[in-house]
Amino acid sequence: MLSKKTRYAFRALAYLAENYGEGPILISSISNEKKIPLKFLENILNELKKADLLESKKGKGGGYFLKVSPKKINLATVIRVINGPIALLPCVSLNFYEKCDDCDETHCGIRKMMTIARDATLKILEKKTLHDIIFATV
Amino acid sequence: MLSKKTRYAFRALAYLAENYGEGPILISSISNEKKIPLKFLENILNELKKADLLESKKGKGGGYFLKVSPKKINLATVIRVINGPIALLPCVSLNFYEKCDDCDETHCGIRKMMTIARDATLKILEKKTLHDIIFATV
DNA sequence: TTAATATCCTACCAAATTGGTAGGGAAAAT
DNA sequence: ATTTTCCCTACCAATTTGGTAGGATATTAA
Repeated sequence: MLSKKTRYAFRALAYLAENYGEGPILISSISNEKKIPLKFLENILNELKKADLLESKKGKGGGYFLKVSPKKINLATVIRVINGPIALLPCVSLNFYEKCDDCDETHCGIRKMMTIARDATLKILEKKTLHDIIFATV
Repeated sequence: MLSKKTRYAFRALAYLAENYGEGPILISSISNEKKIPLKFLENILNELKKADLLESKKGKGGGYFLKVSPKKINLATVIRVINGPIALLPCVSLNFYEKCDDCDETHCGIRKMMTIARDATLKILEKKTLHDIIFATV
């Protein structure tokens, strides 16, 4: 399951996506609008900035805004930045790979199944973007 | 990611699947063979039993064994018993549903995307079984 | 050049979860 | 009655999660 932090990140990003192209948005506005604890949100947005998804501006008129269009930010990227691996096992992760001890990977059936599951999940998460979240048809 | 406990469960179940139809297997055999801490394994197997995946026999000649054929135990079931929800959000889970506060589910785009992701993942995890783990082709 | 406005950074903290261990109880077989 | 084996309850340390506190730094405006 995604952490609460990741859910906050999605809500904040969705809000910024809705206001894409309208200049910087205050952390406090997002916090109020989306009911996310201010100081917690602060470091979430900062992490997203360091991951190059957001840009920020200090001082009056400052705030956060998407660095690229909502159509170019897919859900897998967001999850990886805030939540970590998408695969169900470390030995199957593309971005957070870790070898498992006591397991011959080339013959491990568990690994093979989890790889198939990962690919199925990724196919969706890498295709869907912030834009899809906003304009999800009813 | 799946917990270490869940990975132990899969390893143990795979072992029992390999020995399906050959009578009870000792916890201690599985523990030795698969390098799983004995006491920890004890309660994993017990949970699997309570979930109706295993049967047990006490006393000499006792042990654990699969209740049904390896082809009838799919990976989603195992994950749900030991690890919990498969969906990425509680409000999207079929078996562990929880309403999210501050969110109109019928219009929530995040929810819609996570539902699609869940279905893609489940399609694999509910189709693949212990049998597939054992006989995964190279 | 000073004050105001916002983000950024470091450090801390409580509660929950994870990954176990300890020790004995209960049932079955001999 | 004894041995074998699973079953049950309780505990525990380490890690992760979900925050909070307080000030440092950059930008703007007067």
